[in-house]
Amino acid sequence: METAWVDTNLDLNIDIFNHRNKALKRESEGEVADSEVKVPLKQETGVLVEELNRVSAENKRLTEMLTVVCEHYNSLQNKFMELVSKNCENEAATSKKRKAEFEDYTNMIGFSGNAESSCSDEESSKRPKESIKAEISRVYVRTNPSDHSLIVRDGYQWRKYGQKVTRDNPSPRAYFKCSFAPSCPVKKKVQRSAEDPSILVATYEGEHNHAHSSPAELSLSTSYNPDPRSAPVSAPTKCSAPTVTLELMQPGLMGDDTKRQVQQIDAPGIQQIVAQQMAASLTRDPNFAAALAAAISGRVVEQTRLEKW
DNA sequence: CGATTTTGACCTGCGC
DNA sequence: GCGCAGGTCAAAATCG
Repeated sequence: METAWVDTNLDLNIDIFNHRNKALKRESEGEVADSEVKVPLKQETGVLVEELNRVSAENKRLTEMLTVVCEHYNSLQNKFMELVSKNCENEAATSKKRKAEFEDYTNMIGFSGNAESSCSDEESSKRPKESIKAEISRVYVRTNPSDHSLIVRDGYQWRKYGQKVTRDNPSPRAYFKCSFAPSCPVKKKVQRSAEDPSILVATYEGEHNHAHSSPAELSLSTSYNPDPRSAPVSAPTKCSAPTVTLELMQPGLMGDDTKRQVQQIDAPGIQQIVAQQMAASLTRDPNFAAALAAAISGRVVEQTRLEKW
């Protein structure tokens, strides 16, 4: 069913460059044929303008696709939050085992810390130390198993100040301090899960006393980040089928104020603005463009979905 | 050359 | 008091 596929190859600038290169090559080689001399320069320009228009249209269409994806994500998140609140109401009736499973699940997809403290007083009484101390939240991030770095990109700037191998886990634990503001007391511990080495467990202590360092990174981060020093240019070259992980609005990754703001954002207009900003940041991100191009050219995306979008 | 990471040494809290 | 484990410090190394 080859005809079912649309030609979704992202030519982007490639054709333009080819055009230019060919023209330059011809010029440099001095092999300008008589017939080519007759080709008016305007026609060449027209072709380029046409190409540019086509690429712009492509870009616009991708932006629209991303907007729709973001909107879908937001609606899914709202539904999930409804489920979370419903589950909290019924919590007294549920068994402890189910509760633990639920919390594991919420942690796994990024809802932790506040979510559990807000709906369970029992939990806070179980862990008096944590509730008395600075706020502690835990975030689970799935990474490429071949990626051995302990980097969890959450949009803040972190300075590593130590690493230690703990008794209960063969993989080392890295200690980070927030380096965006010198007075910021927030610390972060990152360690691979003992059960599943592909999962990074990031434990955050304290609250940021400054604005977010990079809002774009908060809403989007690539899952491959072997070295923060090479970020954000490091394209996902380690894997033949690169993936982009959207860590969209993970409450565990945000400061408390940010979390509250995100929870309050329900108005469709604001959602639209947020979606537009996300789309804008995505289209600016070379990693995302590369991943998207690879995914589409590899024909991973189903034709039916493309037609919907 | 400044910022960041690495890594061994040191400190601290806790259980025995 | 001792030993252990987790957490932090700081000098050296590394990177851009």
